[in-house]
Amino acid sequence: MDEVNKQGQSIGRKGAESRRRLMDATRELIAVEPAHKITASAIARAAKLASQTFYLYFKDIDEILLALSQEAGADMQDVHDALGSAWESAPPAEQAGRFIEAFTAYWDRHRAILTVRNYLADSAHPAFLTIRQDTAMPLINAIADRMMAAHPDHDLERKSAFARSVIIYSAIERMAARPATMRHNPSMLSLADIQQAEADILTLLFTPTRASIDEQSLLAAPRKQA
DNA sequence: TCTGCCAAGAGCAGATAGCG
DNA sequence: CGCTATCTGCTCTTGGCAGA
Repeated sequence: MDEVNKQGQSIGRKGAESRRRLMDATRELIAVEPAHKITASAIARAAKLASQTFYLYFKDIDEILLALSQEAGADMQDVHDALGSAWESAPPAEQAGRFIEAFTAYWDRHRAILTVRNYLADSAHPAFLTIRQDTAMPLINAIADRMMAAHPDHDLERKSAFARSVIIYSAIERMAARPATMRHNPSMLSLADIQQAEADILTLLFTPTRASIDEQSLLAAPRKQA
């Protein structure tokens, strides 16, 4: 194995196991406690290791959170697949629904670390900003590509498609980040309602020419008072 | 011999108590 | 209320031991 620990020792089976235990313990801790309250000692304790062992594999808390963020970022194949399948293989509504489903499932799998990642990115932590951008950009571009492909015969500029994609992606991610909060208030929209709305909006953006013309006229129409 | 871990301990920061 | 002393817990380094 090429990887080495902080003492320069190459990491063998047991070392990899300890590193894994530390990461798993961190994931469990951030699911139940605010990230800023978590200490290296607490992580090591939870992993049933001495606190010094933590520093054998990670420089500090940020480094282990970053490792978990990277790991989560690498688990997006389903989401990419949902957007990457052939256009003709299914109607836009089905493709949009598949993407929303995959994206929500991805957040369900990694909610704790993704929430921490976004919090640190919003706090202008460069490494977390980079990793959030690296995972979001391919999806934002893929959504923009689909919009462009659906509007071949009128002038949706790449820049506009990209901007719309940024907005819809941000909204979808924000909603995916807070299903627990929504569950606390039964009078609010259900998770299914939100997901359906997301899929509907994406469908509108992904639907080719005729509907897109309707969309343009809809967007151009004067707004009625609520 | 190498890997992996931990005990010991220094240094530091935040919390708390005591005092004027 | 503000200052100081003390306590407590955390970070991090060094050195050494056990096991494969």
